[in-house]
Order: sequence, then C-alpha cells, then structure tokens
Amino acid sequence: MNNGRFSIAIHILTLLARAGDEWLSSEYLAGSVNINPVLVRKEISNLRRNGLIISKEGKNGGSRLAKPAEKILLSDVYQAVRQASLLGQNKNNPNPDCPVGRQINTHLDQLYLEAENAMVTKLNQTTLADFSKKFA
Amino acid sequence: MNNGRFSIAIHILTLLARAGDEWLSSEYLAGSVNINPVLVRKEISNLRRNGLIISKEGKNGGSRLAKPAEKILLSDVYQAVRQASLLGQNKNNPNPDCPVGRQINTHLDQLYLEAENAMVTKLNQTTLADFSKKFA
DNA sequence: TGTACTGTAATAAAAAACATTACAGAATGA
DNA sequence: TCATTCTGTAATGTTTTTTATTACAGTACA
Repeated sequence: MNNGRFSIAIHILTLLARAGDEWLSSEYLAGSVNINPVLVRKEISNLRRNGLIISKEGKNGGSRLAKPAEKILLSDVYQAVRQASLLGQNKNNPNPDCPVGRQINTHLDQLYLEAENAMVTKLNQTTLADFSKKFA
Repeated sequence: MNNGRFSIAIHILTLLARAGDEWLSSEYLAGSVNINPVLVRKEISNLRRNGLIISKEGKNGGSRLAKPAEKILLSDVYQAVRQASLLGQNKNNPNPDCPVGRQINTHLDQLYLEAENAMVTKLNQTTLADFSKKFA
C-alpha cells in the first residue's frame, strides 16, 4: 500500500483540514509528522500537482487545502501517492522458458489491480473531513 | 501489499499446484521465479509454517501442496506472507505534543485494517486452483 | 531590503530487500 | 555404508529504496 508516503500525505492533509484557511509552513507540518521539512515539501509538491492543496511562496506563506475537506476522498490521496510511486513496478524477471514464469506477471498484475480496486472502493467511502473529525 | 514476497509465494504455489503430487526442489522453483534458491527455501519455510505446503528432506526431496489447490485461497497466501512481514510496522514517530501527531497512528492503523480487509475479501474469492488454471 | 517562506537539486546516510556462501543434517539407493 | 542430492538455516555481502541533510535560488511581505 506504500504505507510511508500515504501516511505522510494523510497526516499533512489532516493538519491542513483542521487549520481551515490558515497557511501552514512546511516547517510546522514537518514538526508534527516528525520528518524532514524537505520531504514534506516534496509531498506537498505532489499533492499540489494533484489539485488537493495550494501553496503560497514567500513570507507568511505555506499551504492549505485547495477545496473543502468534505470534497477530498481518501482515495484521491491514495491515487496521488500511488501515481508518483507505482509507475514501473514489476521488478521481477521470471524465467521466460517456463510456462508459469512466462505468464505470471500478467496474471499477477491483473490480480493486484482487482485487489487494489477493492481497497480503493473502500477508501472511496471516507472523506478527509470524516477522517479529521476523529481528532479531539 | 508487500508485493515482492506475495508474488514469490504465489509463483511457487502455482508451480506446485501444476505439479500435482511431484516433489519440486527449491533449485527448480528458483529457476522459474529467477531468484536465489535460499530465498525460495525461506518462503517455503514460511508457507510450510502456515500449513500450505509440505516438504521432504534428503535425496529426491522437495515440496508439494499440503492440500488440494481448490482448498487454498489467495487470501491464505496473503495472510501467510503478511504475518511474517507486517509485525512491527509503524516506523513513524509523530510528535506527541501535537493533537494530530499524538493520535494519528491509531487512526491510520484502523484505516489500513479496513482497507486491507476490503482487499482480503477480494482475495478470498479466488482459489489457487482458479489462479493456476489461467496458465496454458 | 531584510526576513521568512517555498521549490528543487545534489548528496549522504540509513534501512530494507535480495543474493551469496557455507555448511550441518536428512533421506535415498547403489 | 557412504556418496549423492536434497532441505534448513546462519552469516555475510551487495544492491536498491527510502529518508535525511545541505545548499541555494526565487518569491512575497512589511
């Protein structure tokens, strides 16, 4: 599930959801996630590319949600993180002389897609607003 | 989804499913998967622990399915691989002084569990026999 | 025009995955 | 019985991936 990146993205977005129209700095976000600010900026860059947040440069700058938390699905977050990281998966090179080895990647890809779809359908049922309501 | 291990496990099991009551050596299996035999033996060791295959030591030894492929669900394979690798996940240490950081792991764990369940439910619908029928 | 930010590249360090070597022990069968 | 062919596993090395750090140009504000 690409746990690491997804966790960071959700964490960032939850903080932004709770901050409303405030601009939060990458330094501040990094402080809560407890990772390096540059990593946060990279993930922000990705989330921005995917239309989930907007950023303001310069003094008093930072990031905020691009749209209401009610309109952001956790599956949107998943897709954003997945896109950037899942391209060019299949690292394994099974033996092409074996009837199983020759075909297995095709069948595995299909299986993974189906399994992933089931997961995404689930993530599709929760908005960022729902998720961030869980915090006191 | 712990892609690598799962792929290897499915590959091995598919080969065993097609081999019927023959004992296949780790060397042979490794040849089709195209990885080191020791890795295969490690995965076999895990699958055996989970009751999916049995092995025979010594000359003419090897491995075979512990039960008919019809009775092995892909979710069984997933669970076997997951167990061995997912223990002690949560590597991130969010800031405990932040209301979000303090609670996020709990909520993320729950979310992952739900998402994973959706996936497992899907994997639950395919047997190893179904999967291996796909090969010519 | 100094200060506080973002954006991004380049590099380094740490962690995880994977490969290799080595060897003890088990079963077989000549 | 003993050479052979396997498994099982530990120890170690290599490669890949992830994460962290440093550095600095550019932007906006006051």
